Amino acid sequence: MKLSQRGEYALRALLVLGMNHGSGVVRIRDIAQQQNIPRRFLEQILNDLKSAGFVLSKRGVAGGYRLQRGPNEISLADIIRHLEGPLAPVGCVSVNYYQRCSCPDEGKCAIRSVMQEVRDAIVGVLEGVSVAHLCDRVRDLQCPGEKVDATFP
Amino acid sequence: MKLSQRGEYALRALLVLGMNHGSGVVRIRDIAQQQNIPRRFLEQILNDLKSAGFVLSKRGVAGGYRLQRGPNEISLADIIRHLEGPLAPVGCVSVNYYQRCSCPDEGKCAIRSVMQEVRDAIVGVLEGVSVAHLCDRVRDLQCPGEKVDATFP
DNA sequence: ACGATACTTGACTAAATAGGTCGGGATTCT
DNA sequence: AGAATCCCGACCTATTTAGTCAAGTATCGT
Repeated sequence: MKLSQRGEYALRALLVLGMNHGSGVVRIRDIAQQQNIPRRFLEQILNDLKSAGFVLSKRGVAGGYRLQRGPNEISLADIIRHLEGPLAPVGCVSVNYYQRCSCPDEGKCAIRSVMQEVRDAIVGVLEGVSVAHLCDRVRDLQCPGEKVDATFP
Repeated sequence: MKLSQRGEYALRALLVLGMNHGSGVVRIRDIAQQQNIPRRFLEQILNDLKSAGFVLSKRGVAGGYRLQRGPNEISLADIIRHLEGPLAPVGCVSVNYYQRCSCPDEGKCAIRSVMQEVRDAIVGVLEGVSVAHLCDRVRDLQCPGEKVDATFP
């Protein structure tokens, strides 16, 4: 799996929307500025995310975007699959984008068996992380001195 | 990490050379036929593998290729890194091909921290598999009824 | 109603990458 | 010498990537 520029922008945009979930819509321009993404390009990307059902849009003066589902219902695996296609390094081990390869017997292909493990490793990470998790990480990383058990100071 | 056709061909070729390690050289044409790889393209690939130090060649009538080092000294990670560049999904988490990305502070980038995990997962698999391992798998997969403990029948 | 603001849609472009092909040269064995 | 084999650089076409742009449509505040 290789993340393109487009894919990275999309994740960053979704992260922003995740952070603002529940407080109305966010304008393209704001996302673009905050994340340093070319505005026109981001328009295209958000449009794509919209038709894929990840986000909703509102037009007009107070318009903008917001997440369609809850941040914890969107896994990075889903997002990246939609943006970049297969997570697997080769088509013949992809579950969602399977493509037969040229080796005579897939069941006996040693390379395939390794790539299968790679795929499982990638998917294992990406299925386990949602936009909500991403937001949590942002908060964790922003506050270096944070103490989880600091209920009694 | 995405494996290109070229990369897959290279792995298949190295696998053949691994299987024939110790029994002289193998001709391009034989590899190409056996693995169904366009011959001219394979020439190019083997040439590349040669200048990278993975294989040696012998010219002339009884010429061909063989592995330069032992099959257990060549990991898939090394090979793929040379052929495809970074194993990591984004440059900013690549150890061997690091490239700074556009986010303000890498240390606080949530996406990066996830991609770091993905990279580690990929590398974990690929570093652990050598050409020798690949050959073992071929043998295992070829003999379905094989019993490891069949010392006393 | 109207203008400003924002999203929408589709076309367009330049540069890079992928997946090859080709011709001819250099070595080596017999 | 001649055949077999690798060697090397140039070349080609199609696809993908990373954007840009113009004109259109919906919405809100006044």
